[in-house]
Amino acid sequence: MSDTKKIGRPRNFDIDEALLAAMNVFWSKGYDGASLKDLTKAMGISGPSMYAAFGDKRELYLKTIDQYADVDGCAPVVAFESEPDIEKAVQGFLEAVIEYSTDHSGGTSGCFLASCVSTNVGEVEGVEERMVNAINETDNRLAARFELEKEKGNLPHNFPSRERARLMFDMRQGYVFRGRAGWTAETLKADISHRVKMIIAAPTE
Amino acid sequence: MSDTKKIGRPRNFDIDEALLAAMNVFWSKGYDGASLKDLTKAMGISGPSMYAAFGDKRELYLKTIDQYADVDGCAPVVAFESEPDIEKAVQGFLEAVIEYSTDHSGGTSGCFLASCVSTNVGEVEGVEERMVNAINETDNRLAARFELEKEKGNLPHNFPSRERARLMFDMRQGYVFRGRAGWTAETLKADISHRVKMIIAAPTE
DNA sequence: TAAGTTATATATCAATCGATATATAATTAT
DNA sequence: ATAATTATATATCGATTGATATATAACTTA
Repeated sequence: MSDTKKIGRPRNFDIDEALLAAMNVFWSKGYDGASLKDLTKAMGISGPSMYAAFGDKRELYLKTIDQYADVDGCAPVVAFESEPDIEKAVQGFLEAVIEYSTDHSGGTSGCFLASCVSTNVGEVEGVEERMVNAINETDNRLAARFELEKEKGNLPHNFPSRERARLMFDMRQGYVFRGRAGWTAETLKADISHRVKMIIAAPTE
Repeated sequence: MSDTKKIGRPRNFDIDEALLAAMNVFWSKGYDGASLKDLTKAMGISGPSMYAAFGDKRELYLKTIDQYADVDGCAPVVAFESEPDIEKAVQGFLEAVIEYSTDHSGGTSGCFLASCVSTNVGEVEGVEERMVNAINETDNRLAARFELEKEKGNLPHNFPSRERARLMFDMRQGYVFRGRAGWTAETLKADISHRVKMIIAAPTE
């Protein structure tokens, strides 16, 4: 059998596109607010197809959260990691957060984790673990980049990497909350340069 | 008729206590995740009693949001406004936020607005307006206190009140998100003094 | 004591929910 | 051409949902 030949009826939808459509439904309506009807309609498939490909509603939900963590939630961190100049990197991170939480292609706003997924802590198994992992991974990656800059001599040796990483993340939470409430990217970007300076500033003691 | 005499069968539950119980259910399970059964059980009343006193599920929800905005969500702002020393006021605000989002008496965590209510933006009428109002009112009150301190000469005349108010609020969003994810008050408080200094710092240009 | 008013208890409603059963379809292998 | 395998369409399920109908209860007023 060649790589592409597979016995049985071929699936007639794209798994990744369907998952993305499901994520947008969950992001707009929340886990409990999204019905199977909403999901299957957006995904363009029937119920049994959805169950076969993704499992039950909760398993599908967890898969959308994982996808979000790997793509949307990740993009600002990647922007931060990939820009060589640390000041521009910080700015890139904040701008990327603002961009996706105010003008997401799926018509959603804010952050999927902060605005929807956090509702389910303690109620939907698997959610709290993913939230904790997302926070820790983001904190770690942001701090790691600062540590790298310290090693290169671009930041003072007593620069509090983890503290500033957490500060960046918390600023992110403010942006995505305002984004969910309808604030525009322009308004949110107004004080970015000042915030960048605060994040980058050498410690005062 | 005296002040306390009222014809008809007397209500046998306390409106405010019932509303508080309902808020805790919504805060734990979200609007869609909370059933009438959950609500009436926690409130200790029957369905018709709930409808008579509070209206339908959505109206009850909006009342719990308003109550939250007036009490829990308000407490840190009141702490900030009532402390004469501006530095201690900022610290008091951040500590109060951390306290209620990590150890709420109802067993909930995080912020009701950020963790639950934001899920319903665009889905439950009345929600977005309340979120926008809550953000604006908090920004305004925080900024007003800074303006007052400028007038007293305790802060530089070029102190960016609104910008720092927004910064405080956004730091708040980080704290409540981490609180929802299970972080402890102790961990969250670790870098408060540095953050206070950032908030209070004179502008660098 | 009876009427009027308001509250509560219980039963019930139509609709929707998440998930599965069953039948049919589309492919590859033999 | 048939069997095996996998996917999809449609119908159906038991349970739950938000909300209301009906009966009863608890009060004040006349």
